[in-house]
Amino acid sequence: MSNDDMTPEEEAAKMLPAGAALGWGLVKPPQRGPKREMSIDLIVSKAIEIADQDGLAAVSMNRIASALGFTAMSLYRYIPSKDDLLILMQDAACDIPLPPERPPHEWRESMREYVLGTVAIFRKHPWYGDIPILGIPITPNNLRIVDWALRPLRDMPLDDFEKMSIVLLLSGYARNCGMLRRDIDRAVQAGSSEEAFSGINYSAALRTLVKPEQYPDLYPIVMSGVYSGEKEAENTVGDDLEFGLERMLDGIEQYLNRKMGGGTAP
Amino acid sequence: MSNDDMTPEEEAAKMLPAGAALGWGLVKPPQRGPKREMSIDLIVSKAIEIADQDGLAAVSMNRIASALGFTAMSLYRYIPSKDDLLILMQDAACDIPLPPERPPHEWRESMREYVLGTVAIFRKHPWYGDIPILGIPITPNNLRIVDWALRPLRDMPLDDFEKMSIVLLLSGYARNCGMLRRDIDRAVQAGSSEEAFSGINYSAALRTLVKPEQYPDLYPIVMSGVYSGEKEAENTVGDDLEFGLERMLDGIEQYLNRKMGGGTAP
DNA sequence: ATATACTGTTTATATTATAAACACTTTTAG
DNA sequence: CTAAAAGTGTTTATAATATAAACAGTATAT
Repeated sequence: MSNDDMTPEEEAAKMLPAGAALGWGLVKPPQRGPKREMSIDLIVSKAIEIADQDGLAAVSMNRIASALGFTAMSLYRYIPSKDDLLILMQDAACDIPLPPERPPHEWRESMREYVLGTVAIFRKHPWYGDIPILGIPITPNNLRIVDWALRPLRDMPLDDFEKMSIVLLLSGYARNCGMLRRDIDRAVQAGSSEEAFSGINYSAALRTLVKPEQYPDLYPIVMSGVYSGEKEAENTVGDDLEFGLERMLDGIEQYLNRKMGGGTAP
Repeated sequence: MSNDDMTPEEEAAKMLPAGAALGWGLVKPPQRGPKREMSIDLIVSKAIEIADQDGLAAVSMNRIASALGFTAMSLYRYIPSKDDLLILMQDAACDIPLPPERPPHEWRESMREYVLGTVAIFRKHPWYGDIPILGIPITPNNLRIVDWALRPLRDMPLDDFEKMSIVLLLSGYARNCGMLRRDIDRAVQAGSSEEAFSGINYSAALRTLVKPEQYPDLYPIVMSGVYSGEKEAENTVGDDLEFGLERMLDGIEQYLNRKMGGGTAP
């Protein structure tokens, strides 16, 4: 029972949530006993398959096990709890190929690529945003994404706090856009033959409920049909994602300019 | 059974989710039958009380009803489903006093006020961000918040699409910050005598797992203790919220300047 | 050779949200 | 004034859920 004969990794594993430790491959497979008929990867990929098809709510231990030809309880020989399974699913969804690095002066394009790439995860796995975030990323693939976001900042004159703040800004934006995009995809898929976006169903209702006295600034936007997404065709701004992203990049650029010794701007 | 003898509001109610219709007060109280011993407001405020204390997971129909001295099923005489109750809770949390309007030239301060105000909702009701967003806001108090966000844009030379894009940017940022702040508050409260932030518990583990070969850009930040929030004291950036917010406001300002007829910048 | 550690299964439990039927109460239509 | 109608809160019941505990069988280490 001595704690001394542990590798640093094994010690690290004890400090992490079980799901994260599994993700890092820090849980050694058992030596004795019957051969295992499943594997963690198999379970996780089946769970993802179910979630991709029927949503995260459809992912129950029973459903996964049945799909694999086993009983629900057998899964607990591999994964300590469902929460840990969710962590593993999340990390697996982050296992994507990263694009090749760009030269430093293309940092804006690099950041666009990062945001778009993150949004793509939400589109590929609509359930991704349904898994609650419990804290900072600590699983291997998730951290690779963070590393990706940091790449274009490498040679910029920023300290670690500034870099993390920018990553936080971009990743948060990517997450918001990802969930928005997912909502739209869902609505399109659900009522493909009827309405285009969740808001449109409510468009008529909002027009009667939103009064100019109580909602002076919202009122005209509801009336124009822009609020509910009804009038998306004539959108002057292009993709919703695009507009905000360019504003943020402009803001970052301005910060860099100021920091690099007061550019031409006052 | 004619549909013609309905007020426009009653017709609107039929197009909204039940929770939203209740929020708008579009469900008329019954005329016959015994006097009601509860009310929607009573149920919602008790649910919020429970959620504030023990988190959203603790809010069960049973718990609410018991706290009020009734049985779980009695709640269904007031609210059609738990999902509707969640919508009502969300809207109730948005029922906050708005600050007085500022003159147009103080638009940056107005937007700061809006973001800070939204974050305050997450701090006051840590469960607020746990309620999933199903689409655009359609409940009365929630829409008042949207109206608030639109205020400083009123007299700007922007069309409705541009305005909504900016609101989306700011509200998304506020939500991200709100959830971050909530995470920190939770961690502080949970391990107040031990660690300060969720990340710190994992700090040591990450130091052994994050290798420079696989995470070249993340590695130094993990090692410096900035990634896990360990070294928050010397933060050069101030509040995490602040930094990103100022970048976004700068980006918006630049857009306005460009739009207003090409300022001094190229 | 045998103890040990592990396998997948069966059985059981505590929580959920909520449907259905019940006896009772108030209002409304005749 | 009297039924019918509509609504009250309750009891009972149901289907899902995650997961704990005990089981018989199997592979490995000593």
